[in-house]
Amino acid sequence: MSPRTKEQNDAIRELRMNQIMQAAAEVYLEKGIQLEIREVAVKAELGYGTVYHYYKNKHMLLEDLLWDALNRTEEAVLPALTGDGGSLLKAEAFTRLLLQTCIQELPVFILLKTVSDNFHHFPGNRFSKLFADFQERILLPFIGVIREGIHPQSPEKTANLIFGSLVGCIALNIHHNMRDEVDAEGIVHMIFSGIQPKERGMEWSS
Amino acid sequence: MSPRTKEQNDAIRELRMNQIMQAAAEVYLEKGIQLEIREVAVKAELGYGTVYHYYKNKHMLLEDLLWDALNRTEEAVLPALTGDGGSLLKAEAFTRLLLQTCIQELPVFILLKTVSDNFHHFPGNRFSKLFADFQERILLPFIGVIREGIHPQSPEKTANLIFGSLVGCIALNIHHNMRDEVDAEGIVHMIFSGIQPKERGMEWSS
Amino acid sequence: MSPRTKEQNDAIRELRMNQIMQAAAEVYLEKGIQLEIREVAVKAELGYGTVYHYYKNKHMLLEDLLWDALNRTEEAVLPALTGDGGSLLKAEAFTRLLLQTCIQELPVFILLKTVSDNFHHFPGNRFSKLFADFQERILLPFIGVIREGIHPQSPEKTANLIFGSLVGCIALNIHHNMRDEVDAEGIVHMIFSGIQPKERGMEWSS
Amino acid sequence: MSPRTKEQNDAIRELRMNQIMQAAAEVYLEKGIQLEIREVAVKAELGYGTVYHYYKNKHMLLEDLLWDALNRTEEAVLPALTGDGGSLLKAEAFTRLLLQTCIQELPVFILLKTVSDNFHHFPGNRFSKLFADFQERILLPFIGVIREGIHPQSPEKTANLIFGSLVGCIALNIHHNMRDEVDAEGIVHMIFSGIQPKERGMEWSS
DNA sequence: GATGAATGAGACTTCATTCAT
DNA sequence: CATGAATGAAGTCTCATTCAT
Repeated sequence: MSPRTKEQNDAIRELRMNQIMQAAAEVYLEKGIQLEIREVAVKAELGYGTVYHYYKNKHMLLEDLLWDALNRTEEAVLPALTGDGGSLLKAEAFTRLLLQTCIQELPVFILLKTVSDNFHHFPGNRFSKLFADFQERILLPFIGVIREGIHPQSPEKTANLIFGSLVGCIALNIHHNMRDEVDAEGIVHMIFSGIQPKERGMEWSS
Repeated sequence: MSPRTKEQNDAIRELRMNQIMQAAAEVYLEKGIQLEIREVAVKAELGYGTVYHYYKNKHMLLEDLLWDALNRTEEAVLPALTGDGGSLLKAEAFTRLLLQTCIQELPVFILLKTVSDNFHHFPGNRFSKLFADFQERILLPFIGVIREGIHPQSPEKTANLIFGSLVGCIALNIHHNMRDEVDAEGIVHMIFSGIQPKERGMEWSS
Repeated sequence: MSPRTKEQNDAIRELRMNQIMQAAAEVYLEKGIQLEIREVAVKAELGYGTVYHYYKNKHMLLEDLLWDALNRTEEAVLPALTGDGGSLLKAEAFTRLLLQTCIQELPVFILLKTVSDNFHHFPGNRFSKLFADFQERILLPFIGVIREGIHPQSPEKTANLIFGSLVGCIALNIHHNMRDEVDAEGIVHMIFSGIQPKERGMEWSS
Repeated sequence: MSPRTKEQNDAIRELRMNQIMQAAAEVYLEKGIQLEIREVAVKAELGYGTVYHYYKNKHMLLEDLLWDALNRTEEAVLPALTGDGGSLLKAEAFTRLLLQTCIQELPVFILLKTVSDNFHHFPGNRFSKLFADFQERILLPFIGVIREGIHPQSPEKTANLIFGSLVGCIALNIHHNMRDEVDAEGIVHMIFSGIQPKERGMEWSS
């Protein structure tokens, strides 16, 4: 019936789904959970029936978006965990990579924010599996690094502090449309070194 | 002439509006912008028609909630600005007060989070006035303190870092239902002193 | 209990009910059946609970308004029916009186318009009695006059034509806020004499 | 690419919108401004979601109905304006066409009545443009005809009289469910020739 | 008698989703 | 595969009405 080969169809499928997820991420950034499938379709330059052709419903789409983001996140921070160097350096590298990935890939930012907010505007708890996976694949390794060399007693608390700060700072920047000028290094520096007075006459020494 | 005096009616109005705002804050925390007036009414133990008796619509209610929170926020941080002591101490005190107020008063937390998210799920821009006021009454004074004694060159950036971290950390805690055990002091300490390794051999001394 | 005598109370009652009906007529003119009791109360300068103190519900109020108007209408046109003179003159006088009363008393206009529109926006048929009375007390006498000396075969049709024209013209004028300058005589003249060319130089010859 | 062509979709849209407007006109006749979208949907034999698929809200639907009616009205009376013959004949022809169109096409009647009532139950003044257009396209040409050969001094007043009478008579007839037996010729005759006694002895000759 | 707080039935409207083409 | 017409469940909001004071 179809003049296309299976491979061609799969390629189209792949293409369309990415198109839609990308669009969904952009719309989600603006509207949050209130995003409408119609808007996603418009932004993806597709008919809105088409979105339903690929995703059974809104939540499937968001779920796919987040799982995909989880994979990308894991990939992105891997280097920080496998490299050698002191725990503090590893933790810093991890934080830096997380930040940079957030800025470059909207879905990753959305994932982090959503986890941080404990999925509070998602109905039901269809995301507990996702959260568990996030804990296992992203947070626990990070906690491990912290336990190892920074805060053996309560690494979870420290991880939460870092994670919360990071997400808070990046959200502030992204939502105020300052995405292109986020000072990732400044954020990392603040998190790890704190707020230190820079006196006027000392500028050159910084 | 009047069966209830004007004063009595005003007292009732005041009472009901607070009742409703308190309920709205609780529901908002759970559902975000998707809160339903019906739920607010139930939580406030009022008929839902009553909510509409006081608020023309959902957005008016949220607007009032946020303006009210702004007033409370201003009041709460005032001591930090007027007291004497070095800028660093002032900034710390300011941050600490902001945090504590967030934890104690839900509406204040909601305000801070909403400002941080740049009102991204509110339709239209009916909140630009609120944002402007927030900047003028809360953020600018804080920026002033930072400029004075911490970071004369780019106090705004530093203020954003602190504000973002603070909101991020508190959100993480509150959304994960750890509201009662938020370690405000730990957050302040991290923000101002950074992440410092506590070595194993020191555990006993902590 | 009450320091007022029964007479005083009755006087207040009478006063209030007129106040309310007058207000209702004005609001009805603007909003039609969509009038709100609250608006009536505001226009009558009374609390809206007070309106319900006198009228069990919206429809009772309108019903009272229309019955009252029917009485006034009957009274107003009586002279035209009882006087002597030819049928044509009587019919003209009747029409003129109807018109003049409409202009002076809003409720009468509302009654005529409502009858003309067959109560089409009133729910149910609680007004069939009113309509029957209107027919009997206003329309039939008028039809009688017409049958007598103008149109013995189908006086109803002629009465309808006159009545329709009259209500249509007056409605046009009143709804376009030209109430104070309605040319009653012009309308009567048109109805009875028709449209006749008045050429520029020929005016005297008409 | 498209499963239905754009042309097919446009045809469906056109069809549905007419279906809905027709239904709306019928319901409006019964209920006036209080018409419910649900009733319109039922009468159009469509789901009520479908009505909203085509019209953002009730007022948009009515607005479209009236604009459409304005176009039809203009078309209908055109012959009276362009034909030759004396002004009086033209005016009569115009009036007759207006009447006939009213009877045949409900939306036209609704337009005329609504204009006559100055849109008094429509909220806001979203209809001022429509009214202006009505004046320009329907009323002014008619006034022109009257000025030309009937009433050079105050053609507006005469036009108003005719228009008011016409709308009043037709409304009386239509609202009393006598739509099928409206004596258009009788109305035109009355408007232009007035009320003239037909004496008993003359019956056979009429 | 006078009032406005309180209420919920019922209308309005949105938007996720289905389905025919 | 691709699309937009069609739909109704579920929310929003209005406003007539009741009732305590």
